[in-house]
Amino acid sequence: MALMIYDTRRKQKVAFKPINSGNISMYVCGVTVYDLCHLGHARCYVAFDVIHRWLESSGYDVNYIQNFTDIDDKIILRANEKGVDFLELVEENINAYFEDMDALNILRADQYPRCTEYVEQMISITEDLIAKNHAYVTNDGVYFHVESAPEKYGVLTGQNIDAVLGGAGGRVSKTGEGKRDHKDFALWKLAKKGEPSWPSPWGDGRPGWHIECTAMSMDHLGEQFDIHGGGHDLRFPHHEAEIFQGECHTGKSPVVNYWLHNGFVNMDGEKMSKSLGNFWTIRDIIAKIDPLVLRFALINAQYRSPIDMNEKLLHDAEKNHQKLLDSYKLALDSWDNIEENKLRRLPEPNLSSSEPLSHSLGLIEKFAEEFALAMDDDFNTRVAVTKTMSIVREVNRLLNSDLDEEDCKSVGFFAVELFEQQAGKVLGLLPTREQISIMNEESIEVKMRKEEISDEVEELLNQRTKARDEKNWSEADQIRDKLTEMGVVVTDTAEGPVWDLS
RNA sequence: GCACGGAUAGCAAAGCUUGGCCAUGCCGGGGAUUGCAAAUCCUCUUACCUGGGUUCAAAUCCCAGUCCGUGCUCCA
Repeated sequence: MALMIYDTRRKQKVAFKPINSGNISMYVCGVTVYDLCHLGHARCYVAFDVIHRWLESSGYDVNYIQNFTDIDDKIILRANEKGVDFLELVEENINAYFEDMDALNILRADQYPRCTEYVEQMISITEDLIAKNHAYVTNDGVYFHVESAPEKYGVLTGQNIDAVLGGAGGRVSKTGEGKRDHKDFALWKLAKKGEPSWPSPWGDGRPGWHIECTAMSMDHLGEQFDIHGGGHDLRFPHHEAEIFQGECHTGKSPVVNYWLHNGFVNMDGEKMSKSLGNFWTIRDIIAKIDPLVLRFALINAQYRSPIDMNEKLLHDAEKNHQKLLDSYKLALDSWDNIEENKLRRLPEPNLSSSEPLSHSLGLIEKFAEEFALAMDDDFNTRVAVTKTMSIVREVNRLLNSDLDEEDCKSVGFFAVELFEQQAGKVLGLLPTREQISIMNEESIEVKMRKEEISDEVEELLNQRTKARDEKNWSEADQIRDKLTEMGVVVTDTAEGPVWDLS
Protein backbone atom coordinates (compact mmCIF):
# COMPACT_ATOMS: atom_id res chain seq x y z
CA MET A 1 0.00 0.00 0.00
CA ALA A 2 1.54 3.22 -1.05
CA LEU A 3 0.40 6.78 -0.65
CA MET A 4 -0.23 8.63 -3.89
CA ILE A 5 -0.59 12.41 -3.87
CA TYR A 6 -1.71 14.73 -6.63
CA ASP A 7 1.00 17.36 -7.10
CA THR A 8 -0.18 20.57 -8.75
CA ARG A 9 3.27 21.19 -10.20
CA ARG A 10 3.51 17.82 -11.93
CA LYS A 11 -0.25 17.77 -12.67
CA GLN A 12 -0.59 14.12 -11.72
CA LYS A 13 -0.77 11.69 -8.86
CA VAL A 14 2.71 10.64 -7.84
CA ALA A 15 4.03 8.25 -5.23
CA PHE A 16 4.78 10.06 -2.01
CA LYS A 17 8.32 10.00 -0.70
CA PRO A 18 9.30 12.31 2.14
CA ILE A 19 12.72 13.98 2.15
CA ASN A 20 13.52 12.40 5.52
CA SER A 21 11.87 9.02 5.79
CA GLY A 22 9.50 8.91 8.70
CA ASN A 23 9.24 12.68 9.01
CA ILE A 24 7.07 15.00 6.96
CA SER A 25 7.38 18.76 6.69
CA MET A 26 4.07 20.39 5.82
CA TYR A 27 3.18 24.05 5.43
CA VAL A 28 -0.34 25.33 4.81
CA CYS A 29 -1.13 28.96 4.08
CA GLY A 30 -3.15 30.38 6.92
CA VAL A 31 -5.70 33.17 7.08
CA THR A 32 -5.34 36.90 6.91
CA VAL A 33 -6.86 37.78 10.24
CA TYR A 34 -8.98 40.80 9.43
CA ASP A 35 -12.36 39.10 9.85
CA LEU A 36 -14.18 35.95 10.94
CA CYS A 37 -13.60 32.77 8.98
CA HIS A 38 -16.17 31.61 6.46
CA LEU A 39 -17.02 28.23 4.98
CA GLY A 40 -14.21 28.40 2.47
CA HIS A 41 -11.68 28.57 5.28
CA ALA A 42 -13.44 25.70 7.03
CA ARG A 43 -13.15 23.58 3.90
CA CYS A 44 -9.45 24.26 3.54
CA TYR A 45 -8.44 23.61 7.12
CA VAL A 46 -10.70 20.57 7.50
CA ALA A 47 -9.15 19.15 4.32
CA PHE A 48 -5.60 19.63 5.54
CA ASP A 49 -6.57 18.43 9.01
CA VAL A 50 -7.65 15.10 7.53
CA ILE A 51 -4.45 14.95 5.51
CA HIS A 52 -2.50 15.69 8.68
CA ARG A 53 -4.41 12.99 10.56
CA TRP A 54 -3.94 10.39 7.83
CA LEU A 55 -0.21 11.00 7.56
CA GLU A 56 0.12 10.63 11.33
CA SER A 57 -2.05 7.49 11.28
CA SER A 58 0.22 6.10 8.58
CA GLY A 59 3.10 6.33 11.01
CA TYR A 60 4.74 9.57 9.91
CA ASP A 61 5.84 12.26 12.29
CA VAL A 62 4.39 15.39 10.72
CA ASN A 63 5.76 18.85 11.41
CA TYR A 64 2.73 20.93 10.46
CA ILE A 65 3.19 24.70 10.17
CA GLN A 66 0.36 27.09 9.51
CA ASN A 67 0.86 30.84 9.48
CA PHE A 68 -1.22 33.87 10.32
CA THR A 69 -0.95 36.87 8.06
CA ASP A 70 -1.19 39.59 10.65
CA ILE A 71 -0.34 42.64 8.56
CA ASP A 72 -1.72 43.68 5.20
CA ASP A 73 -3.90 46.29 3.50
CA LYS A 74 -7.20 44.79 4.60
CA ILE A 75 -6.09 44.57 8.21
CA ILE A 76 -4.99 48.20 8.21
CA LEU A 77 -8.24 49.24 6.56
CA ARG A 78 -10.45 47.27 8.95
CA ALA A 79 -8.54 48.43 12.02
CA ASN A 80 -8.96 52.04 10.89
CA GLU A 81 -12.69 51.50 10.30
CA LYS A 82 -13.09 50.09 13.77
CA GLY A 83 -10.79 52.68 15.27
CA VAL A 84 -8.59 50.08 16.96
CA ASP A 85 -4.92 49.24 16.76
CA PHE A 86 -4.27 46.61 14.11
CA LEU A 87 -2.75 44.30 16.74
CA GLU A 88 -5.99 44.34 18.69
CA LEU A 89 -7.95 43.35 15.58
CA VAL A 90 -5.45 40.60 14.83
CA GLU A 91 -5.61 39.18 18.34
CA GLU A 92 -9.40 39.15 18.31
CA ASN A 93 -9.61 37.31 15.00
CA ILE A 94 -6.94 34.79 15.90
CA ASN A 95 -8.91 33.88 19.02
CA ALA A 96 -12.06 33.55 16.94
CA TYR A 97 -10.15 31.42 14.44
CA PHE A 98 -9.15 28.91 17.09
CA GLU A 99 -12.67 28.77 18.51
CA ASP A 100 -14.08 27.96 15.08
CA MET A 101 -11.41 25.41 14.21
CA ASP A 102 -11.70 23.69 17.59
CA ALA A 103 -15.45 23.37 17.07
CA LEU A 104 -14.76 21.68 13.74
CA ASN A 105 -12.51 19.18 15.53
CA ILE A 106 -9.40 20.37 13.71
CA LEU A 107 -6.22 19.27 15.44
CA ARG A 108 -3.73 22.01 16.16
CA ALA A 109 -0.76 22.50 13.87
CA ASP A 110 2.66 22.31 15.52
CA GLN A 111 3.35 26.02 15.09
CA TYR A 112 1.37 29.09 14.09
CA PRO A 113 4.00 31.67 13.11
CA ARG A 114 2.84 35.24 12.49
CA CYS A 115 4.44 37.16 9.70
CA THR A 116 5.26 40.26 11.75
CA GLU A 117 7.62 38.05 13.74
CA TYR A 118 9.64 37.29 10.61
CA VAL A 119 10.35 40.75 9.24
CA GLU A 120 14.08 40.29 9.80
CA GLN A 121 14.17 37.07 7.76
CA MET A 122 12.10 38.63 5.01
CA ILE A 123 14.47 41.58 4.76
CA SER A 124 17.42 39.26 4.60
CA ILE A 125 15.91 37.20 1.77
CA THR A 126 15.00 40.39 -0.06
CA GLU A 127 18.56 41.71 0.25
CA ASP A 128 19.87 38.48 -1.15
CA LEU A 129 17.44 38.59 -4.08
CA ILE A 130 18.57 42.16 -4.87
CA ALA A 131 22.20 41.02 -4.70
CA LYS A 132 21.44 38.18 -7.11
CA ASN A 133 19.70 40.57 -9.51
CA HIS A 134 16.34 38.95 -9.02
CA ALA A 135 14.88 42.04 -7.37
CA TYR A 136 15.15 45.81 -7.69
CA VAL A 137 14.43 48.88 -5.57
CA THR A 138 12.04 51.64 -6.66
CA ASN A 139 10.65 54.75 -5.05
CA ASP A 140 7.77 52.82 -3.47
CA GLY A 141 9.37 49.55 -2.50
CA VAL A 142 11.25 46.49 -3.64
CA TYR A 143 9.99 44.23 -6.42
CA PHE A 144 10.81 40.74 -7.60
CA HIS A 145 11.73 40.78 -11.26
CA VAL A 146 9.91 37.86 -12.85
CA GLU A 147 11.80 38.04 -16.15
CA SER A 148 14.97 37.22 -14.22
CA ALA A 149 13.79 33.61 -13.94
CA PRO A 150 11.37 33.06 -16.84
CA GLU A 151 11.62 29.28 -16.63
CA LYS A 152 9.77 29.37 -13.32
CA TYR A 153 6.78 31.21 -14.73
CA GLY A 154 3.51 29.29 -14.76
CA VAL A 155 4.86 26.09 -13.21
CA LEU A 156 1.68 25.64 -11.17
CA THR A 157 -0.93 27.17 -13.44
CA GLY A 158 0.54 26.58 -16.88
CA GLN A 159 0.07 30.20 -17.82
CA ASN A 160 2.08 31.70 -20.60
CA ILE A 161 4.48 34.40 -19.48
CA ASP A 162 3.37 36.84 -22.15
CA ALA A 163 -0.33 36.07 -22.22
CA VAL A 164 -1.34 37.28 -18.79
CA LEU A 165 -1.57 40.95 -19.64
CA GLY A 166 -4.31 40.41 -22.21
CA GLY A 167 -6.94 39.06 -19.87
CA ALA A 168 -5.98 41.03 -16.85
CA GLY A 169 -6.46 44.16 -18.91
CA GLY A 170 -5.78 47.43 -17.21
CA ARG A 171 -6.12 45.97 -13.75
CA VAL A 172 -2.55 44.81 -13.29
CA SER A 173 -1.02 48.22 -13.62
CA LYS A 174 -3.12 49.71 -10.84
CA THR A 175 -1.02 48.37 -8.00
CA GLY A 176 2.68 48.88 -7.56
CA GLU A 177 3.39 52.17 -9.24
CA GLY A 178 7.10 51.59 -9.46
CA LYS A 179 7.02 48.18 -11.10
CA ARG A 180 9.17 47.74 -14.18
CA ASP A 181 6.96 44.98 -15.52
CA HIS A 182 3.35 44.04 -14.87
CA LYS A 183 4.37 40.51 -13.83
CA ASP A 184 6.65 41.71 -11.04
CA PHE A 185 5.43 41.57 -7.47
CA ALA A 186 6.24 43.44 -4.26
CA LEU A 187 8.74 42.13 -1.73
CA TRP A 188 8.69 45.28 0.38
CA LYS A 189 6.19 48.13 0.40
CA LEU A 190 7.24 51.51 1.74
CA ALA A 191 4.78 52.81 4.30
CA LYS A 192 2.35 55.59 3.62
CA LYS A 193 1.65 58.10 6.37
CA GLY A 194 0.13 56.57 9.50
CA GLU A 195 0.55 52.96 8.41
CA PRO A 196 2.20 50.39 10.67
CA SER A 197 5.80 49.95 9.54
CA TRP A 198 9.11 48.31 10.25
CA PRO A 199 12.57 49.70 9.48
CA SER A 200 14.45 48.30 6.47
CA PRO A 201 17.47 49.20 4.34
CA TRP A 202 15.03 50.73 1.83
CA GLY A 203 13.04 52.76 4.31
CA ASP A 204 10.21 52.08 6.75
CA GLY A 205 7.56 49.82 5.37
CA ARG A 206 6.04 46.37 5.47
CA PRO A 207 6.59 43.11 3.66
CA GLY A 208 4.77 42.11 0.47
CA TRP A 209 2.33 39.29 0.85
CA HIS A 210 4.24 36.47 -0.83
CA ILE A 211 7.58 36.83 0.92
CA GLU A 212 6.16 35.99 4.35
CA CYS A 213 5.39 32.38 3.51
CA THR A 214 8.83 31.91 2.02
CA ALA A 215 10.46 33.29 5.16
CA MET A 216 8.30 31.32 7.59
CA SER A 217 8.34 28.00 5.77
CA MET A 218 12.09 28.19 5.27
CA ASP A 219 12.66 29.10 8.89
CA HIS A 220 10.61 26.18 10.20
CA LEU A 221 11.02 23.53 7.53
CA GLY A 222 14.22 24.35 5.67
CA GLU A 223 15.04 25.34 2.12
CA GLN A 224 13.24 22.36 0.64
CA PHE A 225 10.30 20.60 2.22
CA ASP A 226 7.65 18.01 1.51
CA ILE A 227 4.15 19.43 1.35
CA HIS A 228 2.81 22.90 0.77
CA GLY A 229 -0.95 23.39 0.84
CA GLY A 230 -3.54 26.06 0.41
CA GLY A 231 -6.66 27.06 -1.44
CA HIS A 232 -6.97 26.61 -5.17
CA ASP A 233 -6.83 30.36 -5.68
CA LEU A 234 -3.41 30.64 -4.11
CA ARG A 235 -1.70 28.79 -6.95
CA PHE A 236 -1.30 32.07 -8.75
CA PRO A 237 0.17 34.44 -7.95
CA HIS A 238 0.93 33.52 -4.34
CA HIS A 239 2.48 30.08 -4.66
CA GLU A 240 4.21 30.78 -7.93
CA ALA A 241 5.73 33.85 -6.25
CA GLU A 242 6.96 31.61 -3.46
CA ILE A 243 8.65 29.40 -6.01
CA PHE A 244 10.39 32.42 -7.56
CA GLN A 245 11.54 33.76 -4.23
CA GLY A 246 12.54 30.53 -2.59
CA GLU A 247 14.29 28.92 -5.52
CA CYS A 248 16.07 32.09 -6.66
CA HIS A 249 17.20 32.75 -3.12
CA THR A 250 18.54 29.27 -2.35
CA GLY A 251 19.42 28.13 -5.86
CA LYS A 252 17.66 24.87 -5.03
CA SER A 253 14.72 23.42 -6.89
CA PRO A 254 12.08 22.36 -6.13
CA VAL A 255 11.47 24.34 -2.99
CA VAL A 256 8.41 22.15 -2.38
CA ASN A 257 8.01 18.52 -3.44
CA TYR A 258 4.23 18.28 -3.35
CA TRP A 259 1.90 21.21 -3.94
CA LEU A 260 -1.64 20.50 -2.71
CA HIS A 261 -4.60 22.75 -3.45
CA ASN A 262 -8.11 22.29 -2.13
CA GLY A 263 -11.19 23.05 -4.21
CA PHE A 264 -13.55 25.88 -3.48
CA VAL A 265 -16.87 26.12 -1.75
CA ASN A 266 -19.52 27.49 -4.07
CA MET A 267 -22.96 28.79 -3.32
CA ASP A 268 -25.55 27.97 -5.96
CA GLY A 269 -22.86 27.29 -8.49
CA GLU A 270 -20.91 30.46 -7.87
CA LYS A 271 -17.77 30.97 -5.87
CA MET A 272 -18.43 31.96 -2.30
CA SER A 273 -16.96 35.38 -1.81
CA LYS A 274 -17.39 38.43 0.28
CA SER A 275 -17.81 40.71 -2.70
CA LEU A 276 -20.76 38.66 -3.96
CA GLY A 277 -22.21 38.62 -0.48
CA ASN A 278 -22.97 34.91 -0.74
CA PHE A 279 -20.80 33.68 2.08
CA TRP A 280 -21.67 31.96 5.34
CA THR A 281 -19.35 32.33 8.27
CA ILE A 282 -18.52 29.22 10.23
CA ARG A 283 -20.37 30.76 13.15
CA ASP A 284 -23.53 31.28 11.13
CA ILE A 285 -23.67 27.59 10.40
CA ILE A 286 -22.59 25.99 13.64
CA ALA A 287 -25.14 28.10 15.45
CA LYS A 288 -27.72 26.07 13.56
CA ILE A 289 -26.14 22.66 13.11
CA ASP A 290 -23.66 20.43 14.88
CA PRO A 291 -20.13 21.44 13.80
CA LEU A 292 -19.38 17.76 13.17
CA VAL A 293 -22.22 17.69 10.66
CA LEU A 294 -20.59 20.58 8.83
CA ARG A 295 -17.30 18.70 8.99
CA PHE A 296 -19.05 15.65 7.55
CA ALA A 297 -20.43 17.73 4.67
CA LEU A 298 -16.97 19.10 3.90
CA ILE A 299 -15.27 15.71 4.06
CA ASN A 300 -17.96 14.13 1.93
CA ALA A 301 -16.12 15.27 -1.19
CA GLN A 302 -12.60 14.73 -2.43
CA TYR A 303 -10.53 17.71 -1.29
CA ARG A 304 -9.72 18.90 -4.81
CA SER A 305 -13.34 18.93 -6.00
CA PRO A 306 -15.48 22.01 -5.61
CA ILE A 307 -18.39 21.78 -3.17
CA ASP A 308 -21.68 23.44 -3.96
CA MET A 309 -23.00 24.32 -0.53
CA ASN A 310 -26.73 24.42 0.14
CA GLU A 311 -29.35 23.33 2.63
CA LYS A 312 -29.89 19.96 0.96
CA LEU A 313 -26.21 19.13 1.25
CA LEU A 314 -26.28 19.89 4.96
CA HIS A 315 -29.48 17.88 5.36
CA ASP A 316 -27.85 14.85 3.73
CA ALA A 317 -24.78 15.29 5.90
CA GLU A 318 -26.94 15.49 9.00
CA LYS A 319 -28.76 12.27 8.13
CA ASN A 320 -25.55 10.45 7.36
CA HIS A 321 -23.74 11.70 10.41
CA GLN A 322 -26.65 10.77 12.66
CA LYS A 323 -26.68 7.31 11.14
CA LEU A 324 -22.98 6.94 11.86
CA LEU A 325 -23.41 8.24 15.39
CA ASP A 326 -26.37 5.93 16.09
CA SER A 327 -24.39 2.95 14.92
CA TYR A 328 -21.41 3.95 17.05
CA LYS A 329 -23.68 4.34 20.08
CA LEU A 330 -25.31 0.99 19.37
CA ALA A 331 -21.85 -0.59 19.29
CA LEU A 332 -20.91 1.13 22.55
CA ASP A 333 -24.10 -0.12 24.22
CA SER A 334 -23.68 -3.64 22.88
CA TRP A 335 -20.09 -3.84 24.01
CA ASP A 336 -21.11 -2.63 27.47
CA ASN A 337 -17.55 -1.71 28.50
CA ILE A 338 -16.55 -5.31 29.09
CA GLU A 339 -12.80 -5.73 29.49
CA GLU A 340 -11.22 -7.01 26.34
CA ASN A 341 -9.82 -10.19 27.87
CA LYS A 342 -13.25 -11.14 29.18
CA LEU A 343 -14.86 -10.98 25.75
CA ARG A 344 -15.58 -14.10 23.79
CA ARG A 345 -13.22 -14.57 20.87
CA LEU A 346 -14.85 -13.85 17.55
CA PRO A 347 -14.43 -16.20 14.59
CA GLU A 348 -11.82 -15.25 12.02
CA PRO A 349 -13.16 -12.77 9.49
CA ASN A 350 -13.63 -14.72 6.31
CA LEU A 351 -15.53 -13.47 3.28
CA SER A 352 -15.94 -16.91 1.79
CA SER A 353 -17.11 -18.53 4.99
CA SER A 354 -20.64 -19.89 5.07
CA GLU A 355 -20.80 -19.09 8.75
CA PRO A 356 -22.73 -15.77 8.88
CA LEU A 357 -20.76 -14.07 11.65
CA SER A 358 -17.42 -14.91 10.12
CA HIS A 359 -18.67 -13.73 6.73
CA SER A 360 -19.96 -10.44 8.11
CA LEU A 361 -16.72 -9.77 9.90
CA GLY A 362 -14.92 -10.52 6.66
CA LEU A 363 -17.09 -7.98 4.88
CA ILE A 364 -16.36 -5.35 7.51
CA GLU A 365 -12.66 -6.09 7.28
CA LYS A 366 -12.81 -5.66 3.52
CA PHE A 367 -14.51 -2.26 3.85
CA ALA A 368 -11.93 -1.20 6.42
CA GLU A 369 -9.12 -2.13 4.03
CA GLU A 370 -10.82 -0.24 1.22
CA PHE A 371 -11.06 2.76 3.52
CA ALA A 372 -7.28 2.75 3.88
CA LEU A 373 -6.78 2.31 0.14
CA ALA A 374 -9.06 5.28 -0.51
CA MET A 375 -7.14 7.49 1.90
CA ASP A 376 -3.88 6.42 0.29
CA ASP A 377 -5.30 7.42 -3.08
CA ASP A 378 -4.81 11.17 -2.75
CA PHE A 379 -6.83 11.34 0.46
CA ASN A 380 -10.12 10.30 -1.10
CA THR A 381 -12.32 11.07 1.89
CA ARG A 382 -15.45 10.72 -0.20
CA VAL A 383 -14.77 7.03 -0.75
CA ALA A 384 -13.52 6.65 2.82
CA VAL A 385 -16.89 7.96 4.01
CA THR A 386 -18.80 5.52 1.79
CA LYS A 387 -16.74 2.66 3.20
CA THR A 388 -17.57 3.90 6.68
CA MET A 389 -21.26 3.92 5.79
CA SER A 390 -20.97 0.38 4.47
CA ILE A 391 -19.45 -0.64 7.79
CA VAL A 392 -22.32 1.11 9.57
CA ARG A 393 -24.82 -0.95 7.62
CA GLU A 394 -23.05 -4.20 8.36
CA VAL A 395 -22.61 -3.39 12.06
CA ASN A 396 -26.30 -2.47 12.37
CA ARG A 397 -27.28 -5.66 10.67
CA LEU A 398 -25.11 -7.76 12.96
CA LEU A 399 -26.08 -6.06 16.19
CA ASN A 400 -29.78 -6.21 15.31
CA SER A 401 -29.59 -9.85 14.33
CA ASP A 402 -30.09 -12.80 16.64
CA LEU A 403 -26.52 -12.90 17.93
CA ASP A 404 -26.25 -14.26 21.43
CA GLU A 405 -25.30 -11.84 24.17
CA GLU A 406 -21.62 -12.80 24.32
CA ASP A 407 -21.11 -12.44 20.57
CA CYS A 408 -22.99 -9.17 20.68
CA LYS A 409 -20.56 -7.76 23.24
CA SER A 410 -17.56 -8.87 21.21
CA VAL A 411 -18.94 -7.51 17.96
CA GLY A 412 -19.74 -4.27 19.75
CA PHE A 413 -16.17 -3.99 20.95
CA PHE A 414 -14.81 -4.80 17.49
CA ALA A 415 -17.06 -2.13 15.94
CA VAL A 416 -16.21 0.50 18.56
CA GLU A 417 -12.49 0.00 17.90
CA LEU A 418 -12.94 0.30 14.16
CA PHE A 419 -15.24 3.34 14.32
CA GLU A 420 -12.94 5.13 16.71
CA GLN A 421 -9.91 4.48 14.53
CA GLN A 422 -11.37 5.39 11.15
CA ALA A 423 -14.41 7.65 11.60
CA GLY A 424 -12.95 9.08 14.80
CA LYS A 425 -9.19 9.36 14.68
CA VAL A 426 -8.75 9.68 10.92
CA LEU A 427 -11.86 11.54 9.77
CA GLY A 428 -12.54 13.33 13.05
CA LEU A 429 -16.28 12.77 12.77
CA LEU A 430 -17.01 11.22 16.16
CA PRO A 431 -17.48 12.94 19.47
CA THR A 432 -15.42 11.42 22.29
CA ARG A 433 -17.00 8.89 24.63
CA GLU A 434 -17.01 11.59 27.29
CA GLN A 435 -18.86 13.95 24.98
CA ILE A 436 -21.40 11.25 24.23
CA SER A 437 -22.04 10.60 27.88
CA ILE A 438 -22.43 14.34 28.42
CA MET A 439 -24.83 14.43 25.47
CA ASN A 440 -26.78 11.65 27.12
CA GLU A 441 -26.87 13.55 30.37
CA GLU A 442 -29.64 16.05 30.49
CA SER A 443 -29.35 19.71 31.22
CA ILE A 444 -30.94 21.11 34.36
CA GLU A 445 -33.73 22.71 32.33
CA VAL A 446 -34.59 19.43 30.62
CA LYS A 447 -34.52 17.58 33.93
CA MET A 448 -36.80 20.14 35.53
CA ARG A 449 -39.23 20.06 32.65
CA LYS A 450 -39.32 16.27 32.77
CA GLU A 451 -39.81 16.30 36.50
CA GLU A 452 -42.65 18.75 36.04
CA ILE A 453 -44.61 16.71 33.54
CA SER A 454 -43.49 13.26 34.62
CA ASP A 455 -46.61 12.32 36.58
CA GLU A 456 -48.98 13.46 33.87
CA VAL A 457 -46.98 11.64 31.17
CA GLU A 458 -46.81 8.44 33.16
CA GLU A 459 -50.55 8.59 33.72
CA LEU A 460 -51.21 9.07 30.01
CA LEU A 461 -48.80 6.28 29.11
CA ASN A 462 -50.59 3.93 31.47
CA GLN A 463 -53.87 4.81 29.83
CA ARG A 464 -52.28 4.24 26.44
CA THR A 465 -50.80 0.91 27.43
CA LYS A 466 -54.20 -0.13 28.69
CA ALA A 467 -55.83 0.97 25.45
CA ARG A 468 -53.20 -0.92 23.47
CA ASP A 469 -53.73 -4.03 25.54
CA GLU A 470 -57.38 -3.75 24.62
CA LYS A 471 -56.34 -3.15 21.00
CA ASN A 472 -58.13 0.16 21.12
CA TRP A 473 -55.73 1.74 18.59
CA SER A 474 -57.64 4.94 17.99
CA GLU A 475 -57.56 5.85 21.67
CA ALA A 476 -53.89 4.84 21.90
CA ASP A 477 -53.06 7.13 19.00
CA GLN A 478 -55.14 9.97 20.45
CA ILE A 479 -53.16 9.74 23.64
CA ARG A 480 -49.91 9.77 21.69
CA ASP A 481 -51.10 12.83 19.77
CA LYS A 482 -51.80 14.54 23.06
CA LEU A 483 -48.31 13.68 24.28
CA THR A 484 -46.86 15.00 21.03
CA GLU A 485 -48.62 18.29 21.70
CA MET A 486 -46.92 18.36 25.09
CA GLY A 487 -43.59 17.96 23.32
CA VAL A 488 -43.19 14.32 24.29
CA VAL A 489 -42.02 11.58 21.92
CA VAL A 490 -43.05 8.02 22.67
CA THR A 491 -41.13 5.05 21.31
CA ASP A 492 -42.48 1.56 21.82
CA THR A 493 -39.83 -0.99 22.68
CA ALA A 494 -39.81 -4.62 23.70
CA GLU A 495 -39.52 -3.41 27.31
CA GLY A 496 -42.53 -1.13 27.00
CA PRO A 497 -42.98 2.50 25.98
CA VAL A 498 -40.12 4.97 26.45
CA TRP A 499 -40.60 8.72 26.40
CA ASP A 500 -38.43 11.75 25.91
CA LEU A 501 -38.79 15.44 25.13
CA SER A 502 -38.79 16.08 21.39
C1' G B 1 -8.19 36.17 -25.03
C1' C B 2 -4.86 32.66 -22.39
C1' A B 3 -4.68 28.89 -18.51
C1' C B 4 -6.79 25.18 -15.25
C1' G B 5 -10.84 22.13 -13.88
C1' G B 6 -15.66 20.02 -14.65
C1' A B 7 -20.38 17.65 -17.20
C1' U B 8 -22.55 10.39 -14.12
C1' A B 9 -29.54 8.42 -12.17
C1' G B 10 -34.96 12.98 -9.06
C1' C B 11 -30.56 15.19 -5.91
C1' A B 12 -25.40 15.05 -4.12
C1' A B 13 -21.19 12.47 -5.60
C1' A B 14 -17.17 8.13 -6.35
C1' G B 15 -15.18 5.49 -10.36
C1' C B 16 -11.64 7.62 -15.51
C1' U B 17 -4.34 7.34 -14.73
C1' U B 18 -4.29 0.77 -14.99
C1' G B 19 -11.31 -0.62 -20.37
C1' G B 20 -14.94 -5.79 -18.55
C1' C B 21 -18.12 -6.63 -11.47
C1' C B 22 -20.23 -3.36 -7.29
C1' A B 23 -20.21 2.66 -5.61
C1' U B 24 -22.33 5.38 -1.29
C1' G B 25 -26.02 8.42 0.85
C1' C B 26 -30.54 11.55 0.47
C1' C B 27 -35.50 11.60 -1.85
C1' G B 28 -39.41 8.18 -3.79
C1' G B 29 -41.81 2.96 -4.47
C1' G B 30 -42.24 -2.11 -2.45
C1' G B 31 -41.17 -5.58 1.62
C1' A B 32 -39.43 -7.66 6.76
C1' U B 33 -40.18 -6.04 11.91
C1' U B 34 -44.18 -2.95 14.63
C1' G B 35 -51.44 -2.52 15.98
C1' C B 36 -49.54 2.14 13.70
C1' A B 37 -45.19 5.14 14.26
C1' A B 38 -39.64 5.76 15.11
C1' A B 39 -35.06 3.16 14.35
C1' U B 40 -32.90 -0.94 11.63
C1' C B 41 -32.51 -4.35 7.60
C1' C B 42 -33.91 -6.27 2.54
C1' U B 43 -35.41 -4.72 -2.29
C1' C B 44 -36.77 -1.64 -6.84
C1' U B 45 -37.02 2.31 -10.73
C1' U B 46 -34.13 6.10 -12.96
C1' A B 47 -27.07 7.07 -15.36
C1' C B 48 -22.62 8.07 -17.52
C1' C B 49 -23.04 16.06 -22.12
C1' U B 50 -23.25 15.43 -27.90
C1' G B 51 -21.26 13.19 -32.45
C1' G B 52 -17.71 10.04 -34.45
C1' G B 53 -13.60 6.37 -33.81
C1' U B 54 -10.60 2.15 -31.50
C1' U B 55 -12.03 -2.65 -29.12
C1' C B 56 -14.75 -9.07 -28.29
C1' A B 57 -15.93 -5.16 -24.59
C1' A B 58 -16.02 2.17 -23.46
C1' A B 59 -18.55 6.31 -18.00
C1' U B 60 -13.26 5.03 -18.58
C1' C B 61 -8.92 5.34 -24.39
C1' C B 62 -8.62 8.63 -29.20
C1' C B 63 -10.71 12.77 -32.37
C1' A B 64 -14.22 16.76 -32.91
C1' G B 65 -17.90 19.75 -30.68
C1' U B 66 -21.35 21.89 -26.88
C1' C B 67 -22.22 23.80 -22.13
C1' C B 68 -20.49 25.25 -17.16
C1' G B 69 -17.07 26.87 -13.23
C1' U B 70 -12.50 29.02 -11.68
C1' G B 71 -7.74 31.72 -12.24
C1' C B 72 -5.06 35.73 -14.85
C1' U B 73 -6.61 41.59 -9.26
C1' C B 74 -6.87 40.99 -2.35
C1' C B 75 -8.69 35.75 -1.67
C1' A B 76 -8.76 29.21 1.69
